[in-house]
Amino acid sequence: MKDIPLQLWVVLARAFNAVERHSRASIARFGVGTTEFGVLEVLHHKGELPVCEVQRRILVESSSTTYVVDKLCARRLVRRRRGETDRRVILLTLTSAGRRLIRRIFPPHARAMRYAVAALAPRDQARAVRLLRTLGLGAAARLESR
Amino acid sequence: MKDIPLQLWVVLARAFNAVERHSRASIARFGVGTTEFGVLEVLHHKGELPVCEVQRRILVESSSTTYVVDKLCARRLVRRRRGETDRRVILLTLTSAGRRLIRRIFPPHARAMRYAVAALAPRDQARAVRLLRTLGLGAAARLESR
DNA sequence: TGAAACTATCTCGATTTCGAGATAATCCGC
DNA sequence: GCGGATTATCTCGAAATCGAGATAGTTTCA
Repeated sequence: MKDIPLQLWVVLARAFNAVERHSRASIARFGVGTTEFGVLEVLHHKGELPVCEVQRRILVESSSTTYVVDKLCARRLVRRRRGETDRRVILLTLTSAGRRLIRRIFPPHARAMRYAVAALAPRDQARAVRLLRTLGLGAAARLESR
Repeated sequence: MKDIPLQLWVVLARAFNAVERHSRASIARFGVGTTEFGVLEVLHHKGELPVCEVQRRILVESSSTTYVVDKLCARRLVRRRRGETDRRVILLTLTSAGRRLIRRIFPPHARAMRYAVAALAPRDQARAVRLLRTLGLGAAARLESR
């Protein structure tokens, strides 16, 4: 096998899959799925955000975002609010229950991630971050121009 | 942001997502999804294989594997055959139509992957392969031991 | 040998995600 | 300030994936 791009795609998929399982396992016992966690996390770190902004960050389609936000609202973890300056947007915020939950989930999740990637020494983790950032941004840019 | 493991997880997910879109786009016009393509590809490269062996390589659960193989069999791209030495296993092979199809899909797919990862110079692609292989194997190993 | 543990595959129902398209609000160029 | 393009969100039905568990065959070893 000499085709590096194909090899890169394979190991990228495998690494993503394995690390994602660690992530899922660390949050599943709180009754929260990967995508729901993504919403809680971004709202926790950025504060109130429009749905579209959240969507961009959690890597699912808009219809799936609606679905996930519906569930979080039903569980009273997130609240919807109509935007005032731009009345197309719906702004999302954590409720206090949502804030409590994410604060409880986050520390073990960060530990799980540290453990998941510990096969790489810190220096190599930093290298991987740089390479993957370039790769991801480049691939994303090339998507649009096609 | 100083937490490298979390950063690594984010850029890994983003890179995977962006590259996967390239992959999907390159095979979707043949009416084949990512998982179906995985089955065709592995059978193309390895020849006849048991379902469980295919499953290990395409990163989905066994029930999903059954579902995907069902569809490929319905389209007469793959054939099931009962194993002889071990009668639990079902062996999968490409039909000649399946072989024809994968041979038609593969070259543009390889090109798409080359293009998708072209933001990294060949030398950095090779570095990324090494790092991701270590990361993936390490994370997978750490899954079991938990 | 025979029972218990393990492995391979499949079934079934539920969950998650997608894609196309509807609706409403905003932006832009003239 | 009008009309067409764009953007934000949501609805709906279909497709993909999962998880638990059923079934059948195999391995292990007391």
